[in-house]
Amino acid sequence: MQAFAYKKESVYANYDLFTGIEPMALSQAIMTALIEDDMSGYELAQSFDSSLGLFWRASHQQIYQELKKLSEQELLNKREVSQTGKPNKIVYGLTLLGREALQEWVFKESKVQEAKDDLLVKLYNLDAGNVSHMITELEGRRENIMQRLYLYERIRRRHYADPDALPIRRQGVYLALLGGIRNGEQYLGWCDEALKQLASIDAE
Amino acid sequence: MQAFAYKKESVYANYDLFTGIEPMALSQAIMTALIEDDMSGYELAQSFDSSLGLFWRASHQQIYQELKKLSEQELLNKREVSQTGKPNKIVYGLTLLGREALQEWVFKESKVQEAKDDLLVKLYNLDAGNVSHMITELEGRRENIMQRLYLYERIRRRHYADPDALPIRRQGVYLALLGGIRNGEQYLGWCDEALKQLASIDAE
DNA sequence: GGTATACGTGCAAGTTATTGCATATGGATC
DNA sequence: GATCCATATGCAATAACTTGCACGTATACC
Repeated sequence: MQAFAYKKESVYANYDLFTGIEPMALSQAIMTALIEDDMSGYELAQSFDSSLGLFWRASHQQIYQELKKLSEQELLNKREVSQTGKPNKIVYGLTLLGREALQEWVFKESKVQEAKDDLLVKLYNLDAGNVSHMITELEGRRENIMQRLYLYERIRRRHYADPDALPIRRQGVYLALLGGIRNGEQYLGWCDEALKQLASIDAE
Repeated sequence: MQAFAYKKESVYANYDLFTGIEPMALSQAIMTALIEDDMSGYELAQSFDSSLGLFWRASHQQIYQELKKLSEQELLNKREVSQTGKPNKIVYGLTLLGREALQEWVFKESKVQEAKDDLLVKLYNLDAGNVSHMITELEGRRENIMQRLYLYERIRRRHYADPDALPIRRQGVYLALLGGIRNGEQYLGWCDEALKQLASIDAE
């Protein structure tokens, strides 16, 4: 008779921020966004639409939940800020513990979650009846990537005109931006190649 | 007194494969993989490591569950195949309904789930103490992408030496492959740029 | 007055994906 | 004989993420 069943612990329940395995980097992305400035959840969600968020998308619900978790873990502190004409906000900042955890994290093994693009799967289904639709979709992609590249270039000219002169950390940020630019340029080139190929099929 | 509470239906519960909103394309990726050959879950998981899976990763658990769901929806049929020296396998194939659903799906709006790369977040945390670690990580990335490019090129030479001569559908597959190749080439170039920049920082 | 938008936080319920494990056959290696 | 690997399927638990909504303040526009 087994009165006390063995209670199986979650693999994640007691993972250690300093020695354990990190499940996913949203928490680190948020902490990283807070390195220079304290921010509220709302502000973070917006900055995720322009800065780090160019490489790491997160909805505001995800951000609010993560902020709550991180402040419970003492990696962030929070304070309420009264505002006039707007609702009050809760501003979060990195604690010393948080900064240490972030620096430690950098040395851990990286994870890559590769992009998933419906369009590539669709291309496996190419036939005479949907060529023109594929062309339309590709043109849409082309337009989107163009706009993104404009944005990147604006940021680059404004803040990273002379990357070698920047402090080290900003040089790292520049390299990430450069990755986005190069990736966009490549995608644009591929769109054009693909459009050319599809046009020749469509003409037949 | 409310004897019969209003039972709220899931938004997804009764979505229609032909008119509704598709949640995610794993099911379509699997169906696509089955266009030419019937396969078992195990074989699919393996083919996902070489063909479509180059652009759409899925674990075997995901695949088995999705196969079950799709065969319940009559989009796939299944049959057990006896084997000697190995366990029996369950082979799945596209039904007519499945083929139709797949063709319809191509005309729906595409979704892109952009890549999430820890390394880019890490670069935001670049400092004198971790430059050499970043270099090590980047060199690892470089090595991986090289190997992937070799694989892509092998496939290209073997099956897509003369893309214009291929049947239409294979031309689509070729374009997806080309996307992978271009993306790899770009990533490789970025790695080299970044490594150069980091080396100059490290030397200071 | 009504509606829309920006600001601001958050719950509830669902879907999607990962991790760890269970089970089983047969061949190869130590 | 024991251990490992490839084949083959699958459950259970949890984590990660999405969707829809609720609540509330203030400004602007029709």
